[in-house]
Amino acid sequence: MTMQGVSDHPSGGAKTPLRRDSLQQQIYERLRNGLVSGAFLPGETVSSRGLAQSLAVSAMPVREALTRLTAEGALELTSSRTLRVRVLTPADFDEVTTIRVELEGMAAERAAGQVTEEDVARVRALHGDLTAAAETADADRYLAANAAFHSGIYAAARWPLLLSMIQRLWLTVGPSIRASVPDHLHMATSMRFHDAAVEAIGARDAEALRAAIVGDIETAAKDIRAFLAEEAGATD
Amino acid sequence: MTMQGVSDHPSGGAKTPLRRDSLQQQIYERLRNGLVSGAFLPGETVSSRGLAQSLAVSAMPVREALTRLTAEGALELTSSRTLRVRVLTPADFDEVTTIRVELEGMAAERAAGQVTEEDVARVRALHGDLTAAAETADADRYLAANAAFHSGIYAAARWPLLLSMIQRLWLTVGPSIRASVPDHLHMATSMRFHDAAVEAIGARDAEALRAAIVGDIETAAKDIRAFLAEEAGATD
DNA sequence: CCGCGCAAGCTGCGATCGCAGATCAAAGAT
DNA sequence: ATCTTTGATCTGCGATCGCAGCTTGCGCGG
Repeated sequence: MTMQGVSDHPSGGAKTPLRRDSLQQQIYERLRNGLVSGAFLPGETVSSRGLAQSLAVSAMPVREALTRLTAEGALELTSSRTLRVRVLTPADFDEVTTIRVELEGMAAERAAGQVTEEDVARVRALHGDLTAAAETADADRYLAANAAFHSGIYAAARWPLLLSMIQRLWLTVGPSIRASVPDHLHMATSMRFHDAAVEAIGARDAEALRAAIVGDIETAAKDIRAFLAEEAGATD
Repeated sequence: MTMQGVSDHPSGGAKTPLRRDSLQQQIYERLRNGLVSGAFLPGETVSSRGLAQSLAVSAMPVREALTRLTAEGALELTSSRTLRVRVLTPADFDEVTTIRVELEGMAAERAAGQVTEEDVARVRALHGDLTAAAETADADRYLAANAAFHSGIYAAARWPLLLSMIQRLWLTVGPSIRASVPDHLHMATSMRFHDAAVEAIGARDAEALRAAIVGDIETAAKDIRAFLAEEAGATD
């Protein structure tokens, strides 16, 4: 039951059940998508056999995908040999945020320096999706669109390693963002930075783009961090 | 035959064949150690069954370790379904180097701000090892000591995620460094930066430590990049 | 003696089975 | 009724087998 809504990769066709590269790769991408898009909450338990059954494959490729996610810090292995979505402490979250500012700032700056017209058009389209999602106030849809928007910008930097490292960080913070977003619904203030980012990338203004991205990250982080601290305060 | 010299984890006892956490974790760490310490060259082919046999385990845990390394960009899958150590293009190398400067600079700066006396002592000891290795001009030993020295500094920042991201980058560049180091033997000029780093960390001087680390990275990168460009020029 | 072709051997990947721990629930003892 | 204990059933992990591609080398035809 936990895997609902993790299905749609924006690219793929409609009904394709599962087939393209290796199974474990597809499963990994699905799960990553779900982690970023809010399909999982921190602390939620995940089992390889359970996932395998709901995906109608054997436990093997699921295991390898989960192993990767665990190694990347998105999942964690409890003392009772149970796998669950990692629960970030406020300190963990601060660390991720600091690195995100550095890496995503770098990607934004570099992207602004070499965007093509196509890149700009693509980012504008993603911005449209994001705006539409924000208006419906559908948290999951908003989170997915937000991730796509940011990745769309960073992709213009054409530094695949940097992009993959950024996406790893999103993997870690995704569930915590998901947990905190229904509270404050900071979408409105966040959209201000998104608008600025679109304008900056259109103008090829590296400094403005970096500022917009960093502002977006830090503004959202402030709310999320407060949520995590409060949650950690409660005995839970 | 390819696994010679990857054996000794500095911590473990002598004869311990393989036992502690999960097998795949141990194998992963061994391989990572080997990649950073110069046991592998770019383009070198690696097979899961072959490794499994030389480690006297089944192919399963080796596969998962290799999968992880592939996902992290240390290995790559050729069109003929063969796994080999990734070959970096000069552009790849530039990307890694830029990110390294940013991340390792950040780690150095933060480390200087909160080193304990024990940290300083530990780094000094590692510096001793490194100096000794440089004097013997044993490339592999030097590379291993160099990695330990840098990690020792970054560990003082006490940001595990940052450390793991840095180590992932080392994984990627390790073999290329190994391929180029016998040429120029830049150990001498590199040791200048290492000396400066030890002094800076002792003085808790964040700016000086960052400068030493960044200088070390960029100076070495200049030589390595030239080597890669030359190698790419040759038809190979 | 040279060149083509087929088969045996590699490769990674997926499925299935078995094992050791840990949890949880139901049954038995006080 | 409450506490204890035990077994059924989870968990992740390792081993083994089978499959589909690709590479390689031996043997056959020219």
